[in-house]
Amino acid sequence: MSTKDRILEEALTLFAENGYDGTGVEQIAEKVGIKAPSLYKHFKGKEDIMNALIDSAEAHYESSFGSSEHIGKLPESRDDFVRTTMSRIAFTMHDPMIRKIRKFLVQEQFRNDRLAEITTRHQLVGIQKMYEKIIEGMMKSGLFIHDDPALLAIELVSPVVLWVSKADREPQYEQEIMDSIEKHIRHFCDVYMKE
Amino acid sequence: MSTKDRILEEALTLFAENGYDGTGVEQIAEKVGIKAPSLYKHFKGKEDIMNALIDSAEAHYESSFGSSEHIGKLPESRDDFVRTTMSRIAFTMHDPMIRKIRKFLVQEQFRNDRLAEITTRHQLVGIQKMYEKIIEGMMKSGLFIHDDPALLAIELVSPVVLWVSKADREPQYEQEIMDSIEKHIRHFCDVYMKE
DNA sequence: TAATAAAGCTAATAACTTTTAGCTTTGCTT
DNA sequence: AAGCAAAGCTAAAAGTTATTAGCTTTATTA
Repeated sequence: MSTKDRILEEALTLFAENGYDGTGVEQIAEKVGIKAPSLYKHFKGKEDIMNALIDSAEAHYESSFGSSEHIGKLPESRDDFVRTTMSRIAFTMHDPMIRKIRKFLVQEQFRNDRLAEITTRHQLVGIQKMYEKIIEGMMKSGLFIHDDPALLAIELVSPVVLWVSKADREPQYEQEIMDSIEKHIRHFCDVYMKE
Repeated sequence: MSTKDRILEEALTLFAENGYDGTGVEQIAEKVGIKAPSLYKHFKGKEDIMNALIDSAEAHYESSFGSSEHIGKLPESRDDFVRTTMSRIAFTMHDPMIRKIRKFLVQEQFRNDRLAEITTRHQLVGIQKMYEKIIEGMMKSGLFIHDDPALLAIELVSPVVLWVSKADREPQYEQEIMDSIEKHIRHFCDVYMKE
């Protein structure tokens, strides 16, 4: 990996852990294995590192949730729906890159308008849009009762987002959190699935 | 108001806006109308200001959501439930003190275990516990269908928490957000209320 | 009113941070 | 192998920040 990419990688790790203002360029350089002034051969300054970081986070997000290809084929039963949803959540929760981006965004969301907008998009729009499509498809195939798919996606995703953010700050409760999430999803199926 | 309290007040405002690391003791002092070294007549240091701030935020929270007295009498109809819930949300969303505490916590939640625990309590436990009781009471009086009150409280409160946090970072969408929240609550009633 | 404690101020320290200047090494191209 | 650009280094400037020391003002109390 190029030094430029290594800088972004280590900067993200540190920003996620200690925030932008809590991280020094010297710390970033040290983790990369160079001296602080060498950073300036790759970036104009600290702010520039963060902006490049946001760009790369956007790209990573786009490739994870952007296109509808990532839906795969629609679940064909209640158990299938619970299983695929849980595994998607487990992945989102554990994937180191996604986790760091989440922790970074939540801390820096008030820094400027761009970060505010991205935070909303990641937290509220992204996975919800995806589940809107899944639920809509499953309504058509008769598994879900007929209702507004956008609203149902919100009901499904919101508690999950809050629990995942709890797991980010208190990882010791991860197991209980996963149990709560599964309970919620099964309850969601009880309410909105046919039979 | 005492200088000590004014320091806490202005510190909270600044921490909510720019984060702990993004705020200088000089800025706090300036807002209070004194010079930075005078702060040290009231607090041991910057960290000490934050700890006192957390204590006072805890007290404020406890007085707002701690006891069950704040529930008042149970809603007696669907419209009553929607109205009282919406007004509680509007208050939580707009009250300057609560808003600042929320913004402060969300930014500093990873700083230490205490802040992590408090953030969870404020975000997940607080209002949910309150609605658990309300919903339980309304189940007994026959307005809600019989189900697990804790689970229903989560379904009700989670989307609201996410929308309020969106309003914190993008206040320009406040009206749309309130509309979405009301839509969600009415949908919640459609699903879980009798008739 | 005199004595004393609380709360303010100025000046300065000490540590830290970001960034620049200028030099050296590394590695690629011709 | 010579030339050259990219990427590293050291040294240091320039700025900021939290905190301390010591003095002065304000307010309280006896």
